[in-house]
Amino acid sequence: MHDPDPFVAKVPGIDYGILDSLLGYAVRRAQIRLYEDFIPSLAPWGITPPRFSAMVIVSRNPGLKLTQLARIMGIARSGSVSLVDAIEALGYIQRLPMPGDRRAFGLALTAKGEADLVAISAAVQAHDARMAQALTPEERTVLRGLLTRLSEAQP
Amino acid sequence: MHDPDPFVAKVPGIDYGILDSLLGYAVRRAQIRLYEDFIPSLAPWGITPPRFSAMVIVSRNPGLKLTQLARIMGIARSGSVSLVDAIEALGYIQRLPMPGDRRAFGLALTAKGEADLVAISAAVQAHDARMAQALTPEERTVLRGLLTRLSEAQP
DNA sequence: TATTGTTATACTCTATAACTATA
DNA sequence: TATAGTTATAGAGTATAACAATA
Repeated sequence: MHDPDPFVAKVPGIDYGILDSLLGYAVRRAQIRLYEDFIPSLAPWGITPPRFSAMVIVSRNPGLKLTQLARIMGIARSGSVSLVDAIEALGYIQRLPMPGDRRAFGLALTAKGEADLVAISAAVQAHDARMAQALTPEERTVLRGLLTRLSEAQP
Repeated sequence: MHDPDPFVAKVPGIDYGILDSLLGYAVRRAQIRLYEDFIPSLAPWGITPPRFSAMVIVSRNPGLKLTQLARIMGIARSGSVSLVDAIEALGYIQRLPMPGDRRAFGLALTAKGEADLVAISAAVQAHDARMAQALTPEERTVLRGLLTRLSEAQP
């Protein structure tokens, strides 16, 4: 037998109780659905969501240290090491010596990384547009704005 | 040294490029922020987001089979086995024999599971309300609605 | 044959803690 | 002392594939 049918956010006949009233569960549902479409779309390059984020951020901000990348992405320093290792194994990123600080490296995409990022970004954009089809352009803007404010919430 | 400063969704001076225009990255940012507050809030019970979802769903729909739980949660059958194992180890869930089908089990919370779920749900609700403070009640409703439609997107 | 639960296996992502080399 | 990167280790969470028992 083979398992993974497409995700059904609300299975008919199932009582989701409190889950239906939580913002967090709504975010989780959307995340599951997005992930399900993202992975096969980017499989040709071996790119996952965190790898894509890291590539874009390094591409637009060359010279970042691993510590800075970790902070920007909200992960631990050790996480940025394995993340960069994985992208390096794909031939997309490199650690360059930092003049003036022999402890640190400046991150940069390789030529291949910059080149493939064009196609990868197009695939991500196509994926995002496919998912966003469910909403009008105005709704997409509203949704992004509300999510951004939620992600800046101070408890 | 110790790593995990609070997540900053948009670090000043950093160019996020295409990420700022993607719905998927907005969802990801919100998810990181929510997770960061969820985990310590529920640590006293050893409850994580998927464990909470499973407990609520089983509580409201007793007698579900593991296969059904997997489908509802959008995970593989083998995932529902380890998920139920983990919740069982906390003393919160049980597999009951199903009359009429000796292959299957009907899932149900234990008495302790139902009792603790009350406090757990209160903690989750407090967490969710804390995060939702960033939005007006109307905005929360709009956000939940848009996310739900996104999670039902048909590519 | 098909389904149910399970196990085996593997990979990603994440964390904490300790180490090293530099600053 | 503090910082940058790294390693060791661990635990979730997820997946695929194969298996035994049962339908």
